[in-house]
Amino acid sequence: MIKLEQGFYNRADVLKIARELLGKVLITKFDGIVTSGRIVEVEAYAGVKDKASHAYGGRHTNRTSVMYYPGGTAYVYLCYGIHHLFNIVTNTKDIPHAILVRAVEPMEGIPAMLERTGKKKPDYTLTKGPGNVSKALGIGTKHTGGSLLQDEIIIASDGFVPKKEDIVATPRIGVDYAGEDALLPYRFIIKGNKYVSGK
DNA sequence: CGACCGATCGTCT
DNA sequence: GACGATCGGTCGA
Repeated sequence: MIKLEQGFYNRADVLKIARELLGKVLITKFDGIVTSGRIVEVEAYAGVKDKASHAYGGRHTNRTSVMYYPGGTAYVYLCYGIHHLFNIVTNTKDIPHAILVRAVEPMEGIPAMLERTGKKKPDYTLTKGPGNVSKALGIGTKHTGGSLLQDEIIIASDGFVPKKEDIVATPRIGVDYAGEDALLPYRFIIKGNKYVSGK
């Protein structure tokens, strides 16, 4: 298991990074409890010129300021008052690119995930959808602005790389408000994986 | 199945 | 004061 370093996140091509994140392992360690899952679905948000991005047009508020941090920072925010959505900030300081992790396949610490989510059995709903990922892995808004290069939240590679033909690009979910940008193929999934959200 | 709807609150206007 | 980068339950066919 090799932790991804600054150089992975700092690059300029957010679409390339998003694609490369598929198959990587997202690991959290809170209070000695380790939970992890393989990333199977992500969405890229390409900064100031992407109408679907919180940083569109250079919007810079308290909440979104984290997006302007250097690559390798966690951006977590509350959606619909209930769900914590976990994003990975990419590119260099002041360029607000981000990648939303929408689904993982559970690996380590499944009992802890069941406890956090209140589920009885580890079925495919455990870490399907961005709200569930954060819930199962114990990620909340207090982690926004935190570094992915430390110990609490990291992303690592165990050598697994999805086959090229298994990676599919589609439009993003729930961004109809973004006009024509809602059609951009910025969502990447591992084809056939049962943890991928949607139908 | 699909459509609809309620939950619930920080953030922005 | 309105509204989400959502989820899961319910209802009807």
